[in-house]
Amino acid sequence: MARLVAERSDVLPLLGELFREHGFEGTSLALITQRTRLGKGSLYHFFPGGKEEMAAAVLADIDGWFEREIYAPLREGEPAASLAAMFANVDRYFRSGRRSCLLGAFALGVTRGRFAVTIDGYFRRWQEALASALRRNGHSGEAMELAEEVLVGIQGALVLAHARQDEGVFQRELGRLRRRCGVSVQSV
Amino acid sequence: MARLVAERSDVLPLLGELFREHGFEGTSLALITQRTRLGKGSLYHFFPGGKEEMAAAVLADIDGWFEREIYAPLREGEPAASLAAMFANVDRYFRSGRRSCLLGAFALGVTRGRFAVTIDGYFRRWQEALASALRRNGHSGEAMELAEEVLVGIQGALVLAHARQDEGVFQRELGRLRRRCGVSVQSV
DNA sequence: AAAGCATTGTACCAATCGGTATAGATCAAA
DNA sequence: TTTGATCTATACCGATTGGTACAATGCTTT
Repeated sequence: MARLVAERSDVLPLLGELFREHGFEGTSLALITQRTRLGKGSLYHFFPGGKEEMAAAVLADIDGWFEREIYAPLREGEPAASLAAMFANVDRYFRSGRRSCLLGAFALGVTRGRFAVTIDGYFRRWQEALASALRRNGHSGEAMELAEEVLVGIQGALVLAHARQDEGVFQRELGRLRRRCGVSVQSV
Repeated sequence: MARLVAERSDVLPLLGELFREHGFEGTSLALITQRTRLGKGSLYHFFPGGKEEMAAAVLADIDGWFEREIYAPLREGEPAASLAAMFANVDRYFRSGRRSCLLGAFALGVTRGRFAVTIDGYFRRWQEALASALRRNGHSGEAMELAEEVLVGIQGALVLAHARQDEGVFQRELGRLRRRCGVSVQSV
């Protein structure tokens, strides 16, 4: 039979969008086979654990991307530059608020229980890495609190941007957060 | 047959919690009959439109509560007092972040489409009412922007509080928002 | 070219899905 | 006490659910 796409990593982004749009329980295998153009055979070949393994793989993929592109630079790179890069990457990743945060969406309902460790770690490591950069960028005392404020702002902006169907919400909030962190827009 | 609870309004809070926990697609009729102790007969008697009507009724109920307890006072009441009352009511309603915002959760996925008008109106009217109170409380120029910031902060705090399973996130964010709005904690 | 693993489509499964139909039970008003 | 509306429980419907089984095909290695 035809061997077409067939890289496990190729389908992860498609699965991610599905889970974002329909949630874990709402994403049916029928939906998945349609979108990925993969039969159940292929699907269960790549993900023997079924839907749960698919979602876990997607979350790990996302977590890995953030770790590589955002957290590590914040921890180890030049603070001002990595802070600016974070905001730019966040804006790009969430497509100015048109895309939602899968981990945030899962966190709100019972789905959180299945992936609690991943979800908690994603936000905890983000906050710690961000606080580390802020501390080295002139916010010694309130770094953890300011970092929390930034994560809250991003997640809230995603919710509100979707609710109002307005990218401006996300852009404005990113602007405010940048200012609060002392990140000039030019240095992006 | 036994006529037990049988007030349409009695089951709305139960339905609300179910939709919060499982999302619209994830909330099955089996789940609903268990939690409400109502058979399908009763359910379809109260809500001939099925699941969709149940969710719509829940959303309208929530929207009505916010309109009555929060938006109207913000628009028509004494600004400082109604602002303080808003934060207190929000804290109580969302149980310090342990409860999630159904409208925010629906907004993130495809479910938004079904209830777009309600979801958009809920946040729009909240922002406008809040801006009205802020304007009369010494934030004439940036009232709409500050109001947006408050809604973003609340929604984001709900997401993060669930993700980290930490009520402190919600409490701290409410504190920050109160300060930004010039609401003293004592005046609650 | 033969073998053997990797990949794929399809048929199938029991369970559950949202929804309908309907008969039995309860109650207020006449 | 009868009547009619309201409420409730249950059986049932076709469709879909997540998942399994397996045979057919591709590709790589020998």
